[in-house]
Amino acid sequence: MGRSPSSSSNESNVKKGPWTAEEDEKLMDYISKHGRGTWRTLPKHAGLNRNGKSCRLRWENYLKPDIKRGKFTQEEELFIINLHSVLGNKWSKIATSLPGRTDNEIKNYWNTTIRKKLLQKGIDPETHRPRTSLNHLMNLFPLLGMSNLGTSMSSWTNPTGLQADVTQLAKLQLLQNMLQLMNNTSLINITNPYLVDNQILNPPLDTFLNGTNTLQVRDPMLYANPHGNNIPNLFSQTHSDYSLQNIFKSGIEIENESKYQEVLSYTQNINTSQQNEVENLLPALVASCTPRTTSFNKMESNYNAAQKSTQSPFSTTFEAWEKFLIDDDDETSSSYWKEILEYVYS
DNA sequence: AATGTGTCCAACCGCGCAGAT
DNA sequence: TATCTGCGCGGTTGGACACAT
Repeated sequence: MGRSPSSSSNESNVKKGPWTAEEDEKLMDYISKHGRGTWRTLPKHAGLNRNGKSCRLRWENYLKPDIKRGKFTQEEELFIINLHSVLGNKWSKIATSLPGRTDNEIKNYWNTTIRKKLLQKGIDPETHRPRTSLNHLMNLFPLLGMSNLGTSMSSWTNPTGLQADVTQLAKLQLLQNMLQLMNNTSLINITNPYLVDNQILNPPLDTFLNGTNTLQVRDPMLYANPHGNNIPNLFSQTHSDYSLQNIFKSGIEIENESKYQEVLSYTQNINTSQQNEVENLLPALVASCTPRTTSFNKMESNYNAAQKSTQSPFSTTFEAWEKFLIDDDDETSSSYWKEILEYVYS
């Protein structure tokens, strides 16, 4: 059953490597006269000692008449970054939104240029989240390990110590929850790395990424809140279309309004489902890790209570965490949790 | 001038899917 | 239903070039 085997030439004898001008000429000439047909038979008919795949690639990526050559514009770069934040490495899908650009070209541009730019800005090109804060937090784990070592050892022989360890474990779990929550939140709210390029638009975030010591710098979650109020984004829900709208509201010159509308509606339409998809892919750090656990409700409540006072957002956030995490009865525990919190907010 | 290193990008490779048989 | 082809996709490679030492 199945199709009859192809009668094409022996593939092991076909030419590989760069195309010559003569080969290009033959391919273009054939397609202009006869159309594309099937790629498998095309090389034979066109008098080319290439396989169909190679012909297709050469045509699609180089010879096709509507291909736009030359440098990517700022506008195109923006489109790529935003679509990539939604679609990931779906280069062909991204390419369909950028007429004249091929998936291969976009992929190369991403890998050689955009990727590096994002990394330089401290943005993870895969997740579109700030790398700095996460890496910073990940450094906490050795600290936790060191701090727990003493109590862990004693707990094996001491029932009281065992209970203490359960508390430690709970706190560790909470810290892990915190990490994941911050991780998710940053995905939502600092999803547009291009903003970092615009000093006027977004100086505090840039400052944050450079590690300078200002209010906004020390509380990236607060800063990232798109509504500009003082409620920390630590507990906020998704703002799926925020980043894209913000770019265009920000005074960046847009040459092609219709193209903007096209991408805007495109990303808005697919953002929700893609967002869910992305979030589902994130591995849970712990089994029961949801943003609104009792622990976090308590934390949020503490924060909101503190928020009503006239204290600065940074100090209240810090203090709320401190109040929740630090056990007054245990000075050793208190000291390292204090240390951790100071580390998180430094 | 020679050599080393980094960057860019065209082209290749392997895989998976849809459709034909 | 199984098998095969055709095609498209994403990841990777390797050669050409630029720049540094």
